[in-house]
Amino acid sequence: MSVSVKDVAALAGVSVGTVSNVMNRPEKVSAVVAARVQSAIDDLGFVRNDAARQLRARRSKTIGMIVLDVRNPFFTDLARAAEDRAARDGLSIILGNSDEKAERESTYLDLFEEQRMHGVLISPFGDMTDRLHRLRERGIPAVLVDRTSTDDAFSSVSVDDVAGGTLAVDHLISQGRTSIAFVGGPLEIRQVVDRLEGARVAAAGHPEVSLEVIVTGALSVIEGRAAGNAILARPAGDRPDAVFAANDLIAMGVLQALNMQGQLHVPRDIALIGYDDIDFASAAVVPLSSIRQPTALLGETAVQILLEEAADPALAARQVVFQPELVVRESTSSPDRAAALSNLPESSLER
Amino acid sequence: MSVSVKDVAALAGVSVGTVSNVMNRPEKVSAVVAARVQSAIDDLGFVRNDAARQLRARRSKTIGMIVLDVRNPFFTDLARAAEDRAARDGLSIILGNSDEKAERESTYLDLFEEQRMHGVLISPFGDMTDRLHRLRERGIPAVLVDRTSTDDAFSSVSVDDVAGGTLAVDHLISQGRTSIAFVGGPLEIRQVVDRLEGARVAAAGHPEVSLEVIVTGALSVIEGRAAGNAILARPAGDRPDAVFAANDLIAMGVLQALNMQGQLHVPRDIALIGYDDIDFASAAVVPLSSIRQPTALLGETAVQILLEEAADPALAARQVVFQPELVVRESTSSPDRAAALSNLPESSLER
DNA sequence: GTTCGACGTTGAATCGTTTTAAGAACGGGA
DNA sequence: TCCCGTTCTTAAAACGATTCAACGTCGAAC
Repeated sequence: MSVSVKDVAALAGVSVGTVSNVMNRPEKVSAVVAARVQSAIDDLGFVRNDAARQLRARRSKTIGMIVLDVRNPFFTDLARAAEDRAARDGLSIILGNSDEKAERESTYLDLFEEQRMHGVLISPFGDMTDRLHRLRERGIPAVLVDRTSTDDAFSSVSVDDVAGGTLAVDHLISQGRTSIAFVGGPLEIRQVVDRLEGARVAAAGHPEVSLEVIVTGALSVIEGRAAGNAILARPAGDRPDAVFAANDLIAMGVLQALNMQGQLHVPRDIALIGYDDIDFASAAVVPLSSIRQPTALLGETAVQILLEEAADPALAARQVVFQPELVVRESTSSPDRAAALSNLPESSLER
Repeated sequence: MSVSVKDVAALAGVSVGTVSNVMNRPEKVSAVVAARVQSAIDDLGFVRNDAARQLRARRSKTIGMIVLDVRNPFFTDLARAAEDRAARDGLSIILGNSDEKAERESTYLDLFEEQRMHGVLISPFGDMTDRLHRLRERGIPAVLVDRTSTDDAFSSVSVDDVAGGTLAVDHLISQGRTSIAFVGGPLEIRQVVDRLEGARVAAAGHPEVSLEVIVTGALSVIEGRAAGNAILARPAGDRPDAVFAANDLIAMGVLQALNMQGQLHVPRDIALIGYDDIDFASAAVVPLSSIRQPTALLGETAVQILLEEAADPALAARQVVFQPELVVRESTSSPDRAAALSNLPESSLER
């Protein structure tokens, strides 16, 4: 039923060791033998049994990756970049979705441990430090992605979210906005806290600027809409004139809520800036200003470091921090320009 | 470094066979011995080596799943449902993203074959029939998801896309629309072709109704926007009064394009209906009418069938087809109601 | 003509778990 | 006391690829 190296060896008239050499160290095998073995492999349709290979190698050729939310394009982009980088070294990536649930996160780590993964990339939600230490003792390195490590024991690759928050709010202030709402949550997510912190830093420099915080239950469009509706429900004088959303999904939700009723206009009445600069952001009804992260670079670097640590477990942990970048689009035009823009749809609707 | 059953057995003072029994057939072990073994496992922090287990079992405990696009919430929902069902039988799912590329699809199948997966769930893009036959010979069953099988050799779980297309266009016609554009592509994707076919069936019954086809390069928001802009660029008299998008991502792109310029209004000037009923659909600026598929049921059923076939390879292939359902929202209001709706934002913008 | 190294190839040992046939321990019945 | 049937437990044989020390074989060098 199943064909093994033994069968290949028999057909090619060589030993199993040679078959293995053909596949793994071709330079040790003479050309004529290699050709004979290769054609035996093809004839029999031999496919290596990865379990046996792993068992012998004592570690898998697969990297486990856990992200907070597969539905968030930021993470799929990240995963895709990681996958491409890993493929260059003949490794593959399997993607687990923690859905911002510590229990799911833990289940995936169990799985990865049973599978003796080559390494683990994790965008942690709960505190997994103990688990990760244990994995490392077992020879499975871990790199934190999109988050700086709480203890310095693990390498991490992240973007300076505090700087990103500052960038966003500085921009809002420079557009003349003074009453700013931060929308995002839950506050267990480090990225959210950092972005908020950055916002506070920016606001602190301007006494005329107020910063309020609207906490959401998750970083999703739905939660963003709920927050947007809450803002809408407030009396006109009590509304912020700018919203800094903890990520683009939240921002899109807020945008939909504000726009839907048609009472408020983005950016005329409320400026809006998101975070992550996902593809959807530029494609929104009102193109969304956002904070861009070097996503691909993040993913590649994470894998790079992971591979180095897998090769040499004694390597010291590194913290790599990239800088985010402000992307200005229509959703944060200054009030006067925004007013002009907002007239456009109205008049053209007349036809 | 690594602790094995042998270590556990030594500490517990039993043989390795007993340790294995404790984990896999607890009923064969006396309570007192089981307890002793269990505490040895805990003390040593023993974690089973899955590679060794698989090697012996000759098949993995993991199901490989290949979808067309992880960024499409329809597929992540599908995967999630499959994952939950698989977990009930102690199996896990690894998700591969073919990105509508036959080459990526093929690479994943290679990987799954090397890993001797328990089974494969695939939403095929290219023609993978030969590959799947080969997998089956190797004892790895495959179930097609969201697509009926081209040959009847493989089981499939799908939704009647022809019926869905008919449902959508019938609805548009019933709302008084007569000039309908189908937007979607590429036409290699069976779902797209079927939905189009369904649209044709519906239109055929109404001589006054015209149906044009706008082919896109992929089922994404970006491609949808491009199509929307193309429609916008046409002279006013030459535009359709309704768009049936091959999926919700396309629909959202079309919606953004039409709305952005503010010249046209959905649904007043153009009615719009999508397909899949993803969460984003109801959350769009203009809540999107759509064709809902029983996504969770689809995923669960696929796994169910896969497991049955894995248990008994002789089982005959089954084709399960679910019926889609029309979900009416604002984007397909009839022109008169739509006109009323479209006034709302205008007047309220005056404030 | 012997010695030496280089080059290919071999075969056995190994990875860690599961499984199965066989064995041990125990108690009850004759 | 002996035998037999349970009930647990054991030891050894898989699973299939990789690796490494050992073993030719051949040509070159002395």
